[in-house]
Amino acid sequence: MSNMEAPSSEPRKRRGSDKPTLKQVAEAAGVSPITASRALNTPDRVNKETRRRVTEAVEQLGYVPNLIAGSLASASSRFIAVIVPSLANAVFIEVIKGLQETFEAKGYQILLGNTDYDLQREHQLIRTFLGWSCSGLVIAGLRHSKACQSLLEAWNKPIVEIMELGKGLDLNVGLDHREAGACMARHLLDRHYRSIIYVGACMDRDYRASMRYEGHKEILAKAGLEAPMIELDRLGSLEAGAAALDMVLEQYPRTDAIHFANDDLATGALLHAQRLGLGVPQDIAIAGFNGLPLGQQVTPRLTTIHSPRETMGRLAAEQILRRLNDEPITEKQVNVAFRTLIGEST
Amino acid sequence: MSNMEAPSSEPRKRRGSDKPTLKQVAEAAGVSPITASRALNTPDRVNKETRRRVTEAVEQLGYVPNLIAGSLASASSRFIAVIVPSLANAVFIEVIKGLQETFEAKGYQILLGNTDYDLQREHQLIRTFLGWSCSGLVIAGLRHSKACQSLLEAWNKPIVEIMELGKGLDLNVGLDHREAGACMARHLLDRHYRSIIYVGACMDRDYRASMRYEGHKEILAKAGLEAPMIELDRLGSLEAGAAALDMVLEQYPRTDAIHFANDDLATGALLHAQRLGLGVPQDIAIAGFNGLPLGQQVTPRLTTIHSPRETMGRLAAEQILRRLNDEPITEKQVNVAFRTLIGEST
DNA sequence: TAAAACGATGATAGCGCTAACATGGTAGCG
DNA sequence: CGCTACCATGTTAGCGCTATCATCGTTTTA
Repeated sequence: MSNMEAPSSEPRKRRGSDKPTLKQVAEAAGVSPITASRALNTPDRVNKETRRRVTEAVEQLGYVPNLIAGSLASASSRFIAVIVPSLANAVFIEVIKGLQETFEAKGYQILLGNTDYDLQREHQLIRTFLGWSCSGLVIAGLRHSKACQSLLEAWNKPIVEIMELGKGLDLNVGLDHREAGACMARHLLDRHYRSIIYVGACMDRDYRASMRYEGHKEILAKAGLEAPMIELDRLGSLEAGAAALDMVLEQYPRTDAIHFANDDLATGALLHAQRLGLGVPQDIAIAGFNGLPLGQQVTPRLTTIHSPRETMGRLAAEQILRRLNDEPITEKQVNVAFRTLIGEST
Repeated sequence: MSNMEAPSSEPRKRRGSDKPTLKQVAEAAGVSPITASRALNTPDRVNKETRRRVTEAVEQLGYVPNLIAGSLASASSRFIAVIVPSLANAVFIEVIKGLQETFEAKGYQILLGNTDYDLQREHQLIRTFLGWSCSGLVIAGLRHSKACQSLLEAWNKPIVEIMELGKGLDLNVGLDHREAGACMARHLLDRHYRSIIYVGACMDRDYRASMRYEGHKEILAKAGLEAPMIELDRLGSLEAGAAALDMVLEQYPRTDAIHFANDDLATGALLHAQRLGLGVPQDIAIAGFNGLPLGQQVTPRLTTIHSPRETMGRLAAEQILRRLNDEPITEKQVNVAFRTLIGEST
């Protein structure tokens, strides 16, 4: 063996991927690592020529910054935790869309968590997300488990609780569900309906629907009317709405109007009524909540209350960004207005 | 000053959050940090009593593991990058749902990216996600920019390209769009429609719709028929479908069937036809693609092709997980079957 | 009974990056 | 010319965790 290698008793190295590191970029550019770092992160603090050499080295080596290392060193990731109770519901999807667009434009990455309406799961998710050193948190709802509550109180980063209004942990963007329910009840009374049923779905989980019911009930009570309620054991869908209509017709045959907890249910009932040959609103009036496009395309158009979901997401994101940029927050609580859409279904 | 402090020339410390670290947990439990780490990550490699002491210390201190530090040290995060072209489309939402559920159950966190059908944006997102040391990637579509392609080829982690079938980078889960389009065209011919229009929306971006059109055209050609096509300049929505129907009636008054690129358009047209007093399918037949619940609730029910979206997400996730667990992959390409739903609209 | 195997724990040395401080050069100013 | 101000860059020292190897007693194997 003429070409014997040295015994190589190097202190065994660690795995370490073979990908190029900042150090290598720096060497290739003939600068120190920290200068290379600055050239990439705060370009205007670096001489133009140096910057050029660094970016060139980056290109040439195909360097991709290790964001994990960067986050560890700077003790801050550009993650925003977003926690919603469901992905099956178009409402949350649109909120997420508003969040995503606003945050993405500012270079933040959303970490999406889905609790499936389970507070234990919510706690678990929050623990994990805190572990990722998120810069902020957007969470649906004001009700959390005790452990969760104290975890978040001790966390000194911006938090926005969305969807509903009330006293929360930090910031709050939402709408007044009680008032929305009341609003629709008033409309139904104005139209001279008197036997009005409220139909909800899993209202222990979707407790905002029960807040709307409270508003509804209050208005009917003022008019001296009962406010019977039917609760389905599955979440909103067209099918469930159709089934609900059957239940109402059977249990309360004299009903002249149904106030549904959401548009999916209401639209399902509306289409089902047509299949049954019932006139809407002559035989039965139908109202919903959310203002989904679907309900506005059926004939008759659904009377409903439009909640500005994407806007809510955008506003929530803007609140967080304001905090992160140390800009003043004028209102810790933002009441997004809803809009009553009067269709021909009532 | 009786109580003067020492001059304290400590080597100035770094910011460092005040949150408890593993080291502190270890001290509280009377073990070394590495043992504490093991107690949390690989509990069965630690004595039961030791484990108890560690978990107790964790509880007591309110310790939340710093996942960023862990990922850096172990050179692997439990992130999965998911890249889709749009969040406005229910199809991708359902795919994401399937992915999310499967990955979440195994302790992986999804990083969601939205390209808005922009290949530049896609490349950018991928660079960022690689920087987060993702364990895998799920991406919609087989068409990527050149730079993107080579970036991914050099990346030695599992990749699944979804939605369509074809030769890809690594794994592939999707359906045969050409065949789906052909399938629907055959159905329309079987029903003796002969003046059939295809209506698409932004088919340069939603190029899978144009693959379906290819299949459609081929079948009509075999029957000796023209296959005129109308392309809308906005993506699918109920409103766009209604508008499309008007365009078809104006430009091709003798049309007896419309094959829409998706259910949103088709349902919009169907509802609009009813508003116009047109009989479906007597005056005009309408077919869609996707099999969204919406189309199955209208009367007449929409004839369409059901794509198993959530399943696709689940299968894609399972492929990735199999790779990550070093389990054998039997098929690198998975053809998810579509199902033809014959409604009364054709 | 010696050797090998194993189970539980620890010491050491980074992972790749950036905060904090330090340095040296150039400009501005009276 | 001495002073401060500032710009561009470098040196040092970690961020909080885990891979790797080492240690030491106990158990199994031949």
